[in-house]
Amino acid sequence: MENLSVFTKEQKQLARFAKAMGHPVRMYVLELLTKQSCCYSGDLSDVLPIAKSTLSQHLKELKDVGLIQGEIEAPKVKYCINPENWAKAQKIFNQFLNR
Amino acid sequence: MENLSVFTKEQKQLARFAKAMGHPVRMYVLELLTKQSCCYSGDLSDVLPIAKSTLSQHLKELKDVGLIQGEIEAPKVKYCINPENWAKAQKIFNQFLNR
DNA sequence: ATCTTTGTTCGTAAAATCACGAACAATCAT
DNA sequence: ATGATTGTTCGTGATTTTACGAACAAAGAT
Repeated sequence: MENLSVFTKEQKQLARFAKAMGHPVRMYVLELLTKQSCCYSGDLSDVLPIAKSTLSQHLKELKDVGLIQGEIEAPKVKYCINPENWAKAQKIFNQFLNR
Repeated sequence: MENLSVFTKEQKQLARFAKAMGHPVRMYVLELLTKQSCCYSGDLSDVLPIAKSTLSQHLKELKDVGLIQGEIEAPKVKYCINPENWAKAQKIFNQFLNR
């Protein structure tokens, strides 16, 4: 069903981004990263009331959909917004929301 | 976990909206309704490759989260954007995306 | 070489999502 | 009153999501 041609690529992309944003933890992470450029997974773990493994899963989802990127700074991992894809998300969300 | 105070109301609201947008069918419906003000469930059913009952569920989700509203025009149902909540969604998404 | 720190991956369980067809309800037309 | 049209609700599965702790991996410190 998912790749029948009734949906445009943009609609599917928009839905993918939206889905990734559709959880408070992931929203929190995105909002933080748009405010302060980068953060370590540990900083998030200190604040958020979830297990480290759960956080890791959420970060992976955001990474898989392309909204964030992680860079190893051993033994830590530094997470940032993925600039290209974030710009893409901004663009298509703005198009969709503000017509 | 969900209502521990680390998340702001806006983050939670944003996540709820995003979650509702996080499916191609629902995205399709929202985009259509922002373009053409209203539509009947049957119009959607003609175009979308899903069962009527499934469509009905998706529409219910959008209604529950407040993004659309349905008005009975027997025997049809006319769906429109819910203007107040759509404005709210626009506002908080714009805040979030464009900083 | 061993320990510590940091974070991911694995295995698992509970809950939610997505989808379908059948049954039902409501209204209009015959 | 019966039928036709339109959608929703119900019951049911298959899949995905969310969450946890335990085990594991990688790198720096002792």
